[in-house]
Amino acid sequence: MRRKPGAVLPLEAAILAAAVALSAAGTARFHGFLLAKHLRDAEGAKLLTAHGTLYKALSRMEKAGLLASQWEDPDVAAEEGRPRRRLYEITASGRAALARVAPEADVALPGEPGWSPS
Amino acid sequence: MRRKPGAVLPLEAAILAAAVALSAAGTARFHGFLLAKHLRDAEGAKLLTAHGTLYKALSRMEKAGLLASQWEDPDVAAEEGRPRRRLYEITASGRAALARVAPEADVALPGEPGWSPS
DNA sequence: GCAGAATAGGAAGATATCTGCCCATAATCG
DNA sequence: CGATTATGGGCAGATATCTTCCTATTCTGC
Repeated sequence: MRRKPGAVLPLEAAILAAAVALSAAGTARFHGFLLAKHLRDAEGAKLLTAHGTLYKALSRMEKAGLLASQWEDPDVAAEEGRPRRRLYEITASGRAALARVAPEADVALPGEPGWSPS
Repeated sequence: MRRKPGAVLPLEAAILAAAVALSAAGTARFHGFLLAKHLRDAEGAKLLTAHGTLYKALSRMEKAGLLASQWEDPDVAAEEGRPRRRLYEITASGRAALARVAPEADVALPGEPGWSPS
């Protein structure tokens, strides 16, 4: 679907909300799979089915500046015997976008109490 | 199925034969996935369906000394953007076992012309 | 208001390896 | 020779990410 510049889609809002929730729970950086599980059983469910959809949304959101990512150290992944992860982090711009579309979400914005530099 | 000590099963023989073929073609070290493809469309087909079966056979054969393996450098895998591989190599004992069960296979044994230290 | 363009979402599969579960089969023991 | 026991092979799924193809929706321009 064609998209109005600056618009945040439901899936993207859910991702941002999950990112904020994880961040508040002490997990500032998350990977796609973790997010998928989080969205699957925590959030309203129903959103997000195929993994491809999520990964596409993530890279789209990174391109838009809502998220920032970096690859996990391959040696760490090797030691733990699993594929390596791409670690995402919500940006200030991402928090702002969430606050804009979901004011009820508990988003701490830059300058507000509870905010800390990412 | 319970197994007579020293026996080589059809799947194992096929793996050894494929290993020898790959080795002769210049690929001394191979990984499970490559082997799976090789067995799927080259060898008689029909053998080997599920991947789990193959990986179990490989580790079993390594334990038996027919194969030797080592993990690929995680950084190489990371650079190529794929999961890392476990690289297998046929041992002299593996070549001998193949020659024992399939004399028609073109196995170069230690000491025979065509043999080179692995 | 409708047609056309652009893009999001879903399905499926590639890339690799490994684990658990179940059943069928083969070897051994009595 | 029959019962027991070990184990191999298939199925399914976990772990992660990404790509391609197709369909559905939405935005924009006329």
